[in-house]
Amino acid sequence: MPELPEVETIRRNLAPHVEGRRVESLEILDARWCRPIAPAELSAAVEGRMVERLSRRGKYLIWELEGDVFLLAHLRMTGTLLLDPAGAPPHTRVWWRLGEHRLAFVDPRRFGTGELALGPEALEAFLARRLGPEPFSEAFNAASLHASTRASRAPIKAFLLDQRKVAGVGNIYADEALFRAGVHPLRPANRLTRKQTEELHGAVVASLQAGIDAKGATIDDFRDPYGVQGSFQDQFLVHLREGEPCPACGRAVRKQRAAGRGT
DNA sequence: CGACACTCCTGATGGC
DNA sequence: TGCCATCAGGAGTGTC
Repeated sequence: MPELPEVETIRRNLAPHVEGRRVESLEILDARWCRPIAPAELSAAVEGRMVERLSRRGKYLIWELEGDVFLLAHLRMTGTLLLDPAGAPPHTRVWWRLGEHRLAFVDPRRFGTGELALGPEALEAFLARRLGPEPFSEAFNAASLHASTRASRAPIKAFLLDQRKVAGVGNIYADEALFRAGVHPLRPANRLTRKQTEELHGAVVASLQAGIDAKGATIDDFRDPYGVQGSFQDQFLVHLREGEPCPACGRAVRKQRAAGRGT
């Protein structure tokens, strides 16, 4: 499941190939991808525009196009972006054509989305409505995390998965960060001590950075734009390690549910 | 505010 | 071997 490190891995690989190029065509094969906007309408808004920058916010990949048009792609559960794949991969939902490159949005479960923001204000409104602070920005720090946890009695795992509390953390990195910080996933957010929120802040940042350094985690679907798997799954401390010895105490890792997710 | 159910979707898995 | 039910989950919405 692509989370911040996986989307960042895609962005880094893709940016040099798409920035400065023109989106000659955007062929949307699955109307669900951009619903409720009609595929023709979205394509028309994008086609012919230069890609000024490929950026990321949380788990959104943002195509910053000339004329202040922004295309926000979200991979959700099973989305991948493949650059110049051989032939047409199964479950291709969208094709970009940029110069000599073709790019496929492949998504077996069809949860992935493409949305449009016209103008910087619309982009800002779109993001502000959905996302909290970016984990690597100054806006996310020990003090701000501590302050925002005060307002929530939800289990800290649910808190971390809430994109409005901190952007980009999903199930993998929530598990890894909580373990690193030594905080129980079901502990109410407002009952973490200052020391614990400080630990957790560091653990969230460190886990995400380790994920980026490992070029993402591949559980089953994730590939970078060249089709290469990430390696962070080899460094999981607890995620998907049910029954294996705990790296800290040696007892078997137990799996339970928190916030409706395997934990 | 939060818990929970439901929706979207389909490949993988497990039971028989 | 084959069939079927169940599960997985990111995000949005709605109910209580």
